[in-house]
Amino acid sequence: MTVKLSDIAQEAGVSVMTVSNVMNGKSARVSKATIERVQSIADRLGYVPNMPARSLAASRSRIIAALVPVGENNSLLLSPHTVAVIGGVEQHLRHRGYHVLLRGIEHETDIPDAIRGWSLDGAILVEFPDAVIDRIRIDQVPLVALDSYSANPRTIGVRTDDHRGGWLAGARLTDAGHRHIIFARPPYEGMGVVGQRWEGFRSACAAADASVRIETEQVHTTFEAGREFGLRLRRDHPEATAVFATADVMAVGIMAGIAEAGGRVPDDISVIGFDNLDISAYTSPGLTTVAQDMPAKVAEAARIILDEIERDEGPRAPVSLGVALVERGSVAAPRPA
Amino acid sequence: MTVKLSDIAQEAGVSVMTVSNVMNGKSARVSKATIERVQSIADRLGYVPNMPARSLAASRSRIIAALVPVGENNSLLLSPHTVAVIGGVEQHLRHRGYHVLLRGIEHETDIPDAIRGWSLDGAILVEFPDAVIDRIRIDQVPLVALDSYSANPRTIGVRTDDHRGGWLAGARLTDAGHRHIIFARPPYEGMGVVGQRWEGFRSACAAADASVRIETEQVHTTFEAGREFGLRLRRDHPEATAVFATADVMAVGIMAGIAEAGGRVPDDISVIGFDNLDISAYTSPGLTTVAQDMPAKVAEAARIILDEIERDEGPRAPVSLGVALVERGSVAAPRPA
DNA sequence: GTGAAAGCGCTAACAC
DNA sequence: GTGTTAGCGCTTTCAC
Repeated sequence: MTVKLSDIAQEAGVSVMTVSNVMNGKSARVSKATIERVQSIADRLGYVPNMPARSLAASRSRIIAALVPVGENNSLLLSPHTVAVIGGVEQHLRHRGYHVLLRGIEHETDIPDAIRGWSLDGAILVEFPDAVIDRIRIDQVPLVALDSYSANPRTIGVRTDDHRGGWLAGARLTDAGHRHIIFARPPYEGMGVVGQRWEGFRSACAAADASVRIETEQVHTTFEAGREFGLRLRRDHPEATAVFATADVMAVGIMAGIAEAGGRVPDDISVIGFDNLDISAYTSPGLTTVAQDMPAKVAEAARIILDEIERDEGPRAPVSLGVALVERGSVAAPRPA
Repeated sequence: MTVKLSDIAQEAGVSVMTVSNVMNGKSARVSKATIERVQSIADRLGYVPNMPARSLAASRSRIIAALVPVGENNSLLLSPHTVAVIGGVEQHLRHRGYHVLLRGIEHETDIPDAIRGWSLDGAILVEFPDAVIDRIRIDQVPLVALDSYSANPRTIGVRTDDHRGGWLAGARLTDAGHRHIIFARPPYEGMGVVGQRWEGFRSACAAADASVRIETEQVHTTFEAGREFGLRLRRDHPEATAVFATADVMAVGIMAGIAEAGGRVPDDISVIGFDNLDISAYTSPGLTTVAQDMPAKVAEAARIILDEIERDEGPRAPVSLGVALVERGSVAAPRPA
């Protein structure tokens, strides 16, 4: 059978409680000599704590869930961006002794059950629409909502400074001289992220020149949807000279569509994206884009949730992380009229 | 407090065991009337099973781990391909009532502890080198090794038919007339996957024409490494007319490097990849590549592990899934000599 | 600094 | 068909 605390206790001639205290690093309660003796026996026997038993007794599991919405095809909506976040968070949590339960959410009503059933210590809600976050009613368990602008006090938002990102894009294009720009954004978006980018973008354009004309197009956040838009761009918006797309996948698709229709980027049309995904370096020209500070985002999410769990700190303010413009060549001066 | 079995039992006027049987669908042991009564009370009270308690008592957790090697930077090695696998597996397992624990593995010695600690019902080992899989010594717990050719009888390999995939690539290039081809593969590869692709590729070339010349280049599986190779391709291999890269990311990088160095794909050099990632459709020309049947791979991995858990079937044979060539325009006849 | 008692919520095994 | 008994391996609480 597997080694348990009582096996070690017997061999060391101490009580189970003492062994438990040693294993949990409660060194204040045990003498140094005992600690070493117990530790060495545990190592020799190859003791591995039984997590379910620990969770049951302590009603905390050292598990943090990564909850991700599932799409229409019922599989996880894992964008490259989401993946980087989850992978990074797992690393931070693992080093602090926590585990990550990856769970797709079909109906938002599954969220509370998922959390209660496992006595989760916390959860990271990845890219849910703000409206869903708004409706969450769970106390006691720290909840970090990534990329959310929900005002729900039970959740802590961690996101990029999308407003400033939008502003950078707008400033870059207007500085280059563009006065007729397409804002390409996903349809049916209940997420504050896009709204923030829009506000920032619009202010930058307005600040540059009151006469800047912006047209909004609804384009899904996929390469294919972007490509289709790129194909009809010149026909539908003959006077536009630049596009700001709210996501790199879409922007890369738009560039492909433009090229396929015989246009040139950036000579005929400038394109600017958002996210700074790997793929934005794969195109030619490379995609000029607004970079999110992913490592910081991940570290913040992990730090906040661990602080809440271990220090039981009070409600925290949401966090917005820095952005930066990355030049790669898809933006130039507008073509002569 | 939270609702537990005894609350329901009391309200329904039955024993805890009866409620437990109802909640676990052991309908053979309970009368229909009781089932309905208990069920409705449970629903009304909002009962959620306590998983740690269940795991402790039953010594099975309904958790399956997805174990992933961590890289030098200590974060999860999540290639787009890996991500698709994990996301798909999660979906299958969730629908069968299981949960996925995502865990990065720094040292291979962590694998047994991870499994024992949580009373895991099974584990999926994602893209570990064959040598690591070979050394695993865990009984009782079903282990699926993705993309492994290890002969370890304690694990079940699920992978693509890499040999045939390599063969398809070789046949496509030689059929087009190429007689001097570069095989670009990752260095220090302890994985059978690459070896299989190589064998298949070589046989196809040999079958086509004994005079086909193959040169092997070691290139990391990244866009950047591919690009660097593409840049020096013409200088280092002036007579080569085609490249077979063992991964799409690398192939896309190679295409970018070739273009940057002033070459044209496919007019000067043909390129063929492996994986059929999304990005292989983003380039122009698109990347001709060997497609893996991802949905089948995922479904097989999930099916095998669940079968082993629930039906406790004996040792199973490894599974290889189909491949298909996807034409996108990066292969043409060799340039005139 | 150490230990004894009690119990976390559930299920396996068997009795009725 | 339903109930009883026992215990999974650990932590909490409180006594010494």
